[in-house]
Amino acid sequence: MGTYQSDDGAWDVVADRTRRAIMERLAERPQAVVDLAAGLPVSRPAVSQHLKVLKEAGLVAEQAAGTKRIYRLNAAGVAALRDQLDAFWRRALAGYQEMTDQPEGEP
Amino acid sequence: MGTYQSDDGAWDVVADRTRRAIMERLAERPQAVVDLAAGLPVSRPAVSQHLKVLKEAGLVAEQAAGTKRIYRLNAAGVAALRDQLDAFWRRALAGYQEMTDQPEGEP
DNA sequence: ACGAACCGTTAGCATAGACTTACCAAAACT
DNA sequence: AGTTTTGGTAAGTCTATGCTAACGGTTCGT
Repeated sequence: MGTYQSDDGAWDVVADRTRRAIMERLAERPQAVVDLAAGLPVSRPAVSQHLKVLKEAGLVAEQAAGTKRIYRLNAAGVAALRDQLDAFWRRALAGYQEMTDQPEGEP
Repeated sequence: MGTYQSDDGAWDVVADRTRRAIMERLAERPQAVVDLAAGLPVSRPAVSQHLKVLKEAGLVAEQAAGTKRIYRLNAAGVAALRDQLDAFWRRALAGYQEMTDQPEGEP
C-alpha cells in the first residue's frame, strides 16, 4: 500500500538503448539528424522522435545550419542527469557502503 | 544503417521504477517479500517477479528463513552494475568533459 | 491434522512506447 | 521556378512488459 517518492523521469530518458547511443554519438561531435540516423539501425524519423525527447529533457540542444539542424549535448542537462543517477546510487547504497568493499558473492 | 555495440541489459534491470524502489528498500535492510510488497504500490506477485529479475541479474540474493525468504542486495552484483553505468558516462562524455565545467544553456 | 502465513508460478490482460510509412514544410542549389 | 536535401509530425502497427488474479506448494503454529 506504499507509494513512490522520487519522480525520476530522467531514468526513462536514458532507459532507451537508441537514446543512449545518440547521446554517445553527440558527445563525440555535434551532428545533424541525417548523420545520426546513418549510424544507427533505426530510421530518421525515429531519431527525430528520440531527439525530441532528449530536447524536452534538456539533454540536447539544436542549432539550425542551413537545411540541417545540428544537435549537441547540453552540458547543464547532462550534469543534472548525472546528479540524478548519482542520487539513486547514494540512496540505493545508504548504509550499505561498508559491504561494497568486500565482494562476497556466493561461490 | 549502423548497429549497436554495447549489450547493456543492465539498463533494463534498473529502468523499472519498482525495481529501483526495491533496491533502495533492500539497501536499508534485508526484507521478506511480503514486507517489500507492503511498502510498495504493487501486489506481492509483482514484487516476486521483480525479485526474480533482480536475482537473475545478480543484484539480490535470497536466504530462506522459515516460511519467509529474506532478500538482500548482492554487493558484487551492485558493484558490477555501477561499473556498467559508469562505463556509459565515460563513453558518453568522452571528449566532452571540458565543456561540462562551463554550463551554458540557452537563456 | 488442520489452518494460517508466506511465496513462486502461470495465464491473461492492458498499457506504454519504439518503430515505420507517408506527408508536408523550409532552406539551399541549379 | 523547379529540384533536392533535411527534418519535424501524424497515423498506425507491433512488441515488450508490468500488473493482477488464481492456483499450488512449503513451513510453522496450535
